[in-house]
Amino acid sequence: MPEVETIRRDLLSVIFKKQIVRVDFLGMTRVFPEAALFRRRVQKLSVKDIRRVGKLLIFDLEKYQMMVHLKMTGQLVLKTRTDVISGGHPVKGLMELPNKFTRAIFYFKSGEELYFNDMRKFGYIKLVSPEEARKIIAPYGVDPLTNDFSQDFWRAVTKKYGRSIVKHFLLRQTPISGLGNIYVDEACFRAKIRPTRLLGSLTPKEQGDLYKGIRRVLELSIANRGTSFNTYRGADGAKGVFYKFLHVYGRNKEKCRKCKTPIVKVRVAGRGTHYCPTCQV
DNA sequence: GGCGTTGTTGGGGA
DNA sequence: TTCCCCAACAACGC
Repeated sequence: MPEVETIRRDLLSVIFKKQIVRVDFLGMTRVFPEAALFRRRVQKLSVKDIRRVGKLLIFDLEKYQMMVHLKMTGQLVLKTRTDVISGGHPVKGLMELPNKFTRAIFYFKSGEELYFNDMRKFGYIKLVSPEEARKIIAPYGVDPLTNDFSQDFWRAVTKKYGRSIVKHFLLRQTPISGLGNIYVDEACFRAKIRPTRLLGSLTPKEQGDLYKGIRRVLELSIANRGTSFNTYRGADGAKGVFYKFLHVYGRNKEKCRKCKTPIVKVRVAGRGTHYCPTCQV
């Protein structure tokens, strides 16, 4: 989610109110409606806003909404006359545009080009009516960075889902949306609890610490332009550098930054799950 | 070279 | 209904 939010902000700063004149699809499998109709409909539409729901990007294009999900390996890369602003999951040595993973190219009247690259073809682009858009976003839960993510809300949902495993609960996207594998593990580290715990087993203090940990890890990552991209380039040259602050994710067998105990990796809810067996109980 | 792993999530089967 | 697993696909590390 911090990566998607960073992309949202970067794109909006450049293509706000800009008009799309053309889109090309190249081996794009998950596009709706089918390419020919999509191309016809999107022509001459302007970007009124770009929003984020969970990890889903929504481009408000007048009478249509364009929903873009990057999934595991999607990128949105913006080429202006003078600069390349990119976001998403990087692929080494393949930042020339277009490249072998470019699946869609949006051309703007003002000259910018927006590239959708997706190595594994999991991502999708859908052009839908506002009603259909509402249906798509309906299942998403509360965003942890909004005021809706209140202490009262947190107390209520942790009570309701007491029999769920923490890892599983936080990854579900409902009743809380936006947390991915990295941030769940990092939030649990900050709360000093193992992701394998049952939510209902948390003490009031642990519950409060997890609440704060979720907020803190997301805010900190956004402030650092996300974890996953090393190809990030803004006009100021800033890169996504949150990987420098990771305590457990991707650090299997490495020493805990706090206590030097080797980080442990297990499988929970089908996902690689990392924790410090000393710091986290 | 082969095998297991990878940031997501929805849909199918148990 | 609910839970679990896996496909969708390609690259990379061990």
